[in-house]
Amino acid sequence: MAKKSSLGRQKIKIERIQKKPHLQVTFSKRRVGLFKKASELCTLCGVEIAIVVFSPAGKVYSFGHPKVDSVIDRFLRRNPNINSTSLHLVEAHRIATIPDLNIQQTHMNDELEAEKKRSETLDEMRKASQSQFWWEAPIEDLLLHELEQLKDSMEELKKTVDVQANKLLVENSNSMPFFGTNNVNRGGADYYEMKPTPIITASSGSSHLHSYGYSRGLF
Amino acid sequence: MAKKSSLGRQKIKIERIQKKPHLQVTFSKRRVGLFKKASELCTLCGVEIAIVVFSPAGKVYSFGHPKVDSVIDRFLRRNPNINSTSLHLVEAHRIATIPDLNIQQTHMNDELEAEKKRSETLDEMRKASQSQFWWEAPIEDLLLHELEQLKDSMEELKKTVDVQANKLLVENSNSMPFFGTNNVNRGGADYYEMKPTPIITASSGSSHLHSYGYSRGLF
DNA sequence: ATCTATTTATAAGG
DNA sequence: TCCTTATAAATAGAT
Repeated sequence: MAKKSSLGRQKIKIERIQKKPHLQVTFSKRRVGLFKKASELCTLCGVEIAIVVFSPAGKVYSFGHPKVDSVIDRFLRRNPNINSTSLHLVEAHRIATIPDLNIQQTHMNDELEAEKKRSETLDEMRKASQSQFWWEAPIEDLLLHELEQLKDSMEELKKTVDVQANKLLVENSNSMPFFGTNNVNRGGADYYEMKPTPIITASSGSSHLHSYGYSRGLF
Repeated sequence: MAKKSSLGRQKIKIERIQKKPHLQVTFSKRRVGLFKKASELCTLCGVEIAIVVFSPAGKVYSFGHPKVDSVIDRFLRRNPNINSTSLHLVEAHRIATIPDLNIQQTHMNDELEAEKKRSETLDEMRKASQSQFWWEAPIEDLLLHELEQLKDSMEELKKTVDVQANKLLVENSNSMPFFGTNNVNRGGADYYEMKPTPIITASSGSSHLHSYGYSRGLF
């Protein structure tokens, strides 16, 4: 009886595991543990979560509730930041070629109001016919949400493109290397919190503009 | 001394917590725990992770190593599937309010050519100034790439929206009592309908106004 | 936010 | 990968 068949769990230092096989085992165990925690958090609190992990071997593991894609999508739309840069830049680029952007935006206010009203009316209907796939959900669900986001992000979008364009101009004229931007890394990881996107105070598009002072705007 | 100052941790069932304040507390604790686990997994195994959580209150919390955006981007590139569907739908919605999509598309061909040329010119410059962050990559890289993709996906986009819209129409015409009741509604037609809106039509260049027959299709 | 008593996760070793 | 064991770590409930 005195013989311990195992030392049991030992304390480890949180640092890169060097031995490959050991790393593999630890990765597996902890990945499962992580996903389980996420799952519990979903169930307990009814929240949406997406987790994406690239294994040392390059494999992708993901967890999502209700779906990885839907959560990521929601995240991207909410943060029209760099990630979707490629998409947004192009989008903005194309938008920039559209003559009446400002009118588009104005118009969007009306649409938003209309959508809101309509959404209320349609609210009951939603629960009735639950679609199996999120992307097949009644298009209304998306539109209201999207319109809000879209309007919010429009200004951001403009800025982004403008900044990028200015960079480009600078680069073109004297091949300056890029300088770092407002990105702070805390301990190598990237934590982030964000308040709910404020709903479009109708008139104040510029209240949250962190003046980049773009002299030659695209819009 | 015999008095226990606490019962200690109690076992709980993993099910939706009903009491709001309790839920809030649990969410906070477990979110921190989850992110810590993720952080450890990163350090121990040197993997890339992104976590996105939408709180019950609608706040967004995210964790990422090395960056949320970079991981998500990597994921998206790897899974170029439905992901941006909703984005596309909305985008399409907006696009649809633009009278001369076809012209836009034609125009895009020109843009594509222009970008290509420009890209070549700038090619050497790129290597000179390697940017530290992927998302700071020269805008040209993105634009050329994206423009090509965008052009390709444009047709697909049209189809998608068209299909969705038709679905919606069918649904609506069937048995939706509420649909007729909204006075803002145009006799059961969905708001998603993409007729040219007066404001746009009126203000956009008048040379190509109503010449594109939005017969039943959206474009 | 802090404190325990307890549950849960997991390191090491088959 | 799965199992076992002993222990480290997370956390429910209360303050």
